[in-house]
Amino acid sequence: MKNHFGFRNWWPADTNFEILVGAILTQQASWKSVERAIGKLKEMNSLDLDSIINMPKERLHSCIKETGYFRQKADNLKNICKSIKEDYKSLEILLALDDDDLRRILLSKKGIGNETCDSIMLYAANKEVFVIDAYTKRIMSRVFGIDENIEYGKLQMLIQANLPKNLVLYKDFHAQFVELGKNYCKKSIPLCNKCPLNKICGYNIKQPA
DNA sequence: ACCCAGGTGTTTC
DNA sequence: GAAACACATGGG
Repeated sequence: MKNHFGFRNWWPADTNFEILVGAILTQQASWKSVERAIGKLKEMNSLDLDSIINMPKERLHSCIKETGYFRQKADNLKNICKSIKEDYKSLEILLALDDDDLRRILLSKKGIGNETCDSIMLYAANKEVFVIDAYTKRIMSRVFGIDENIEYGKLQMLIQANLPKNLVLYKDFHAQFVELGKNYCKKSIPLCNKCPLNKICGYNIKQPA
């Protein structure tokens, strides 16, 4: 995949806070719309903890509307920012916690599920956790015959058990899955025969106990 | 008109 | 547990 798409290392963002906001906004939304929404926040110089906390809800709605579920996302974002501010003062202090504590705190917030949590851990906190998304599940299902309804944690363990534990590799590999999914493994279309993964179809994956 | 997008939380069997 | 549903907009 790297030969095909090139090295990705992905999640373009200027700050960790931008990654946090992007991770929430991109839920069930196209990245294009997320970029525009974040652009609007940047334009009004409001892409930071305090600005989101203090911004009138209607203003935040208008910024993130096109990413969908905008009322939920606005409420969740504000609550998450507020609790980070109250409990840790800054996002960086939260991100500096050890893996288990960080995961526990993130998952306890409404609006942060497995994928959002792991995206923040991998791309903002630089923790070695592999992010599972819909593309990953679909590709593992279509190419390797894994049950597409597999539990998040099970597929995560399966992949992590078969991949060298390396931060840069994890970041790049997740990005490769997304690129592959967008281009060759769409939902209602059979696996494209030009899919670069076809070359290694049948590769013997180690199953977890 | 229909399906989909870098999901999550709640309710119901 | 898992299945069904609400959440909402924009692009193909």
